[in-house]
Amino acid sequence: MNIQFKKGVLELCVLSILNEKECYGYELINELSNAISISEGTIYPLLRRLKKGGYVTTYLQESQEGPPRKYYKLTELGKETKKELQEEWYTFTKGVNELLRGGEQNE
Amino acid sequence: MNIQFKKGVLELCVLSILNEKECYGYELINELSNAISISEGTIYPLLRRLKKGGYVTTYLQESQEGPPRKYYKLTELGKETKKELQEEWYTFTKGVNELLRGGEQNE
DNA sequence: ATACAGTACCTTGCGTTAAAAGGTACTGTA
DNA sequence: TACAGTACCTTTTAACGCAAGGTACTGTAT
Repeated sequence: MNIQFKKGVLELCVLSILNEKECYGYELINELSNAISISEGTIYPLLRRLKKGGYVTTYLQESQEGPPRKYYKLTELGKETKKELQEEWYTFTKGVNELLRGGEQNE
Repeated sequence: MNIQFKKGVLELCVLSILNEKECYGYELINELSNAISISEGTIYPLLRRLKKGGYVTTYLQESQEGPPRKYYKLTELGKETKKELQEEWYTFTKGVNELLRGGEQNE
């Protein structure tokens, strides 16, 4: 898959998943890799960025299956940003699709 | 506009425009900036990359309105790549859109 | 003559971001 | 005791878009 397509969209995808349910990092990676090929080395820095920016808060929870899990939860800012990014995404893809199809019918 | 969304897609947009007609750089910038905000410092390096990669060929043509124009023309490789990228783009956006809408209806 | 706006090209340096590679530490099974 | 799985994290590399800057020609206004 074209790496460059993912840039910036991943953040929106993560925000969108977290908007549905609170997840821990490892879980997010599994969720995402169903739709988009993704690696750990991408998600953890991304989650750090989101936390640093105040888009998510975190809390630890013990697990029987390994080390404690760090759950991520959207803040209000995170929810607003998700909406905005989603709108931008739709607008952007619409623009691109029009451009791509532009030459197919009319000149 | 979110810069990150553009990454990689710009290349597809340029290939798509060139697939319709041969353009010079300055003309491309004007074409693109109708659909996507774009700057000169982005297009010229991109065009260099495309030429270096064998996706386009160039030829100079004099102009009465200023310096000679460098026209860009897709090669066969460029045309094939355009098709492939376009397919990838549709597949990718479909995946993302499903993910984005995933939580809205079913769990 | 001189200054400026427009056309048209180009480069350098910066910041962001995805990925590969590597590391830590716990649990359970062979 | 060794390994697979879970779960976290960091460092380094590469790619890309952009702002800022530079060159050079044409035409128009001062």
